[in-house]
Amino acid sequence: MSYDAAGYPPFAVTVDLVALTVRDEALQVLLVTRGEEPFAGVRALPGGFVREGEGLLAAAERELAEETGLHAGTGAGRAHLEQLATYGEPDRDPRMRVVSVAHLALAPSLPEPRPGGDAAAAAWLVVDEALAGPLAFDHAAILRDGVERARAKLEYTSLATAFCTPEFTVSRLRRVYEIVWGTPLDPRNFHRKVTSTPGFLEDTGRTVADGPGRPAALFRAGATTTLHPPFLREG
Amino acid sequence: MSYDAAGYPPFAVTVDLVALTVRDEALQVLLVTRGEEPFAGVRALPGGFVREGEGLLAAAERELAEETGLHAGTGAGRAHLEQLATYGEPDRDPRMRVVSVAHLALAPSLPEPRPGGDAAAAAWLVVDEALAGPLAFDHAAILRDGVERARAKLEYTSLATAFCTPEFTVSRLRRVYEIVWGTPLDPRNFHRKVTSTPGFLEDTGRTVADGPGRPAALFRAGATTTLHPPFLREG
DNA sequence: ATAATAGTGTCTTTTAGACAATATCAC
DNA sequence: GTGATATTGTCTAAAAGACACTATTAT
Repeated sequence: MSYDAAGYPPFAVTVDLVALTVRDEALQVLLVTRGEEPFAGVRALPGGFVREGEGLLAAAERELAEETGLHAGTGAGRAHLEQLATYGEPDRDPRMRVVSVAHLALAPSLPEPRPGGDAAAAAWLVVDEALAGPLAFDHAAILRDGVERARAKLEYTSLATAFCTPEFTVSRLRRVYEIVWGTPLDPRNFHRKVTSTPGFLEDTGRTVADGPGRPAALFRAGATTTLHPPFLREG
Repeated sequence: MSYDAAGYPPFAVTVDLVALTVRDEALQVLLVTRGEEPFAGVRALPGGFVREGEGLLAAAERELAEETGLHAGTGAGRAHLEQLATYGEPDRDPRMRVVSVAHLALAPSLPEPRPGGDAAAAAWLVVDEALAGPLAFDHAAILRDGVERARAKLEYTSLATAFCTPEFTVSRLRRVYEIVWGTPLDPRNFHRKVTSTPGFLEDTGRTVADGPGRPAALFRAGATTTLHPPFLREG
């Protein structure tokens, strides 16, 4: 980095959030409806300016909490949060030069955001429908990148558990994979695979019955974060 | 994105480059020696301000060309270039608020940068030695992230060919894997694996002799970019 | 009993890894 | 020839995928 002493062009820096969840048997994303121009009335990813003295991840964490009440981390009431990518084409915002550091948040199914205050226009949308309609700025590309990142990371990490409540069944975890990937998986092979990967799942010793059928064992996410060997989507 | 009309804090935005190559049987990184404070005389990743009206990838491409003469893309005289991650802790630069969008560049072995002009202080360093000595700002963390990204991507993409000249032998490709991963690989199993992955390698029909031993077949990179199934570093 | 879901076992095909054997060069 | 590297082939162990079968619940 060699600085030109004084003269450097000023930028606005924002964080945008691709917040994904599995709700109602579908992959959904949190979107707000813009109240101002440009793109007034059009859906957009939630986001906002990074403040002075605030780090990028901290800004994303603040936005996440403001929109969903969730905090970063693992466990109850927490979401997985990671940096996704940065978008800075010169014309992406017609008003000024804005660089947006997009973050990816994955959370278990959440209730509809409370209608009131800042989050008035926030809602969960099925991802495919969100991508079919118009999105403000370059948010369609950002959303696509976020979904693709999530799909890819299910293959080689234990990230799918971020879409589950702290305790969950193997079926629930399988549904997450099936919904995010859009592919059916063999329940028996899936069960053998996840339970035989050391450190992936931790047995609570308890079971839950949900409708007819044998009650399922309850698991917690284990310590392992990377899967060796990975799960694969295609042969 | 909801803008606060006028008041947003101004940032400087830079691109930093983690330019990696395989030279002299080692993974090497391009570093410059800083001429000014802070960190005068300390090594740093090459980089600079993003200009007005210039995209992030374009800025990285410009920096890459300035420092190495390489352009982005595939083929002769070209390097693979992708965005790595963005670093924006408030105190990462003592002078002002700087957000750096780091990029990863992978190139075949290159000659020493010409000593003269801006690149006066640029040189290829073995990565392990670079990480052992001090690096300016948070560049040690950026370099570590870049190396880890490169190592990971060799597993599930054909990116290793970016470290090779346009035409190369299977041995050369294997040496790339061995050097980047730091693990020896069985030449026979490696050969079978890469030649049997459809679209990975394209046979030129020609061979080259290098020292004693049977001449090796010359290949080009094929059209496939993602490897299914991936190569794995560990069992 | 019947239907539904959970979980185990078994078999086949594919792939990874170890390593023998052959091919083609420099010397 | 000898030594070096390239390439093919063979064998074994591990993993993936298909699917029969048992277990435990609601109705």
